[in-house]
Amino acid sequence: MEKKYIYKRVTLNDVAAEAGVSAITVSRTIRAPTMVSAGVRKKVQAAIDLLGYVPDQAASALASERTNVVGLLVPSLANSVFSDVLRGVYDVIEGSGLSVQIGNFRYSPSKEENLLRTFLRQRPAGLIVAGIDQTEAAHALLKSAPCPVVQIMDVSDAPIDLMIGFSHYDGAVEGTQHLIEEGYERPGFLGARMDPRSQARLAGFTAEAQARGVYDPNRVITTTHPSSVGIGGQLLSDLLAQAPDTDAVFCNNDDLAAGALFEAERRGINVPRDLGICGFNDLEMSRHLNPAITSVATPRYEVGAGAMTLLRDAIADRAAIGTPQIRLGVQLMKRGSTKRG
Amino acid sequence: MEKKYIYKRVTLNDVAAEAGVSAITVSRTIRAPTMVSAGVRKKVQAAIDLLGYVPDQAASALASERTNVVGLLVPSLANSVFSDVLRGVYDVIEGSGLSVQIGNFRYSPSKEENLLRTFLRQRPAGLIVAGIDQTEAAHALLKSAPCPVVQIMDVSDAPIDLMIGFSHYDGAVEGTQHLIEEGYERPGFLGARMDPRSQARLAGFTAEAQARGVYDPNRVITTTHPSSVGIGGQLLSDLLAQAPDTDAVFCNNDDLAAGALFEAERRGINVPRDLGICGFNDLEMSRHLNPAITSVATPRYEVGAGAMTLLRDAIADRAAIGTPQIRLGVQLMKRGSTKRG
DNA sequence: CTGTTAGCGCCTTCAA
DNA sequence: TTGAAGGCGCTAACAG
Repeated sequence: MEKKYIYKRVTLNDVAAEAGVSAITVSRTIRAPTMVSAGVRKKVQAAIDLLGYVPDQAASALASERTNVVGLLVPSLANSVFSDVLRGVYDVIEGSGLSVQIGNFRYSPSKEENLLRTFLRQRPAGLIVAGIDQTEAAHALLKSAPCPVVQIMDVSDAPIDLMIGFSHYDGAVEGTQHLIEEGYERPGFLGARMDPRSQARLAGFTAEAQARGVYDPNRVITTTHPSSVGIGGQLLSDLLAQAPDTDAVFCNNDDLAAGALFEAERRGINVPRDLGICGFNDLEMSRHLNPAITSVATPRYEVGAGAMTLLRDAIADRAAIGTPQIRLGVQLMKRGSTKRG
Repeated sequence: MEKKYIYKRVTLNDVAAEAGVSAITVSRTIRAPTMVSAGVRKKVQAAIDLLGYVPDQAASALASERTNVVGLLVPSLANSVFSDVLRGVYDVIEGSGLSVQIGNFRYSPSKEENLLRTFLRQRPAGLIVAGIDQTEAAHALLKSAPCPVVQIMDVSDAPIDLMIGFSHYDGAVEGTQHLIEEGYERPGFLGARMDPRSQARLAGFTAEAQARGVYDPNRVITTTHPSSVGIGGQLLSDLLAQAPDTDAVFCNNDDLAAGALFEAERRGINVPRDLGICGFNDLEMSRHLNPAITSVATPRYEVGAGAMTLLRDAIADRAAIGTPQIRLGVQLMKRGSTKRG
């Protein structure tokens, strides 16, 4: 690395000298323009443009005890759900002057706690955390955090602060209901990873199947492995080995659903005639499969964008009017034909 | 937000007092342990653990003119390629004390330049940038950046600094060659987005098809829309409308390939007998489709992990031994049966 | 509305 | 190997 270029750093004082005012006035012009008279503001702005001044975030953070960094705590970077959320976050953050720092806690509650502690030491402007199932310690840390906190991807009656998500339980109920109403009588459940939100989906499936009198624990197949198309095929195989007369599956997500569909194809099982499949998330792929599969559409992008919007407003002290807990809906995308249709 | 908890910030001085040494000694214990005697080191470490000291990054950055932030510039957050790279980056960064700041320049060279300028002002510890096709200005900025720079996802003879990627051109040549060797005689190309790396794949396809005497510009269908499964189907439709006797397609990526496969199914076209399909990237899904499709596997995770490793070592001044330009291979994953097989 | 003063927590430089 | 002094660039708290 023989690259060595000295950036002639332009500071507040340089701008102040150029504009003929004091440094603090320049600072205010940037942070709170309304506190500065229009004439001065114009002069300062001209000096800023002329010199190409860019504020030093480190100095600002040190002096003000606050950063412009939003911490984003996610359990995994491997799944497509997260990338949609991230996209929403970044779309909203654009031009806000905020930046994101991602922490991947790998589904480990203790790692989540540690990341949280580290983040909090850096005086984040805000925090976005996935889920509502933090440890007691993490919950306490978040509760007393000196910045707004948004819980995402789920809903609960006891939010820490802000919240935006949807009900995994309700989504699973809807999907299961759909299968039953389409005429399937022996629905099963395929689940991988089985994190708390997957558990909620299983609970929704179970409740609905029981309510309809079609629940059979032998038709519930789960694994703690991460989800994948391949695993979906395997789980279906396991299910059919264990309960061959199963005529429908509610899948924890669309990767599993696609895998189940491909496996059914391979086995010559007619979908949807002999096997109904309902997925979860409604990935783009799902509506192009043959047959396209029904799926519960989840507002992943909206969760990311909404979380960042809540945070941006809270940071700007324009706390959202009304309840800052947003429950987004899920939408059943019906695609499979009716059973034996 | 009535949450107001004052963190009793633990500083270097607190640790110093606890350990009975001066603040600077604590600082050195953390940054350069070898400069401190073993006995003192142990005492200081004990004090750090006892008080739960976490260094203040802002103060550190201000005083030292350097941060522990690595800037990561990507053209998009929407595609799955990026999430694999990100996963690699985060796996390696763990425990290094570095953190990542993502900049999404949305395939806009001017936005890339601006992000670069903003990043550089914040004294990044390093920079990872996607591609080799920066504007002249961006190239100059990177060339003179006061930190290591890694270009990723592509290879070239004129790296700015460090580099890790693979040849999109060669990958496309391999895929095209495969189709031809399997007996297909009228191969086409489907491409979306058509960013520089997509263009390189098209160039590879074109060169190989021409070399084999089977190139026909009417069989090249591209769009600047983002890639998706749906677009893959559309592109195949367009191709077949324009050149109905096309008997194979090399697809710019696996999303398009899956879409093409589904569209072929819908039209009753037998794959692979009447239409050969080769994708690019080898997403997990591709080996579970029916029929599974051949794809050019790209080391996306390895690029992310490798880039972060190069950077980590360069930052620690243990510059990699030998060439810091790494060309990773791609691997053709043959899955379709032979034509008319 | 504008300026002065002081200091955020750490690291660089120099001295011991 | 350890310490003392000073300042990085900015902003909080006052004053005018």
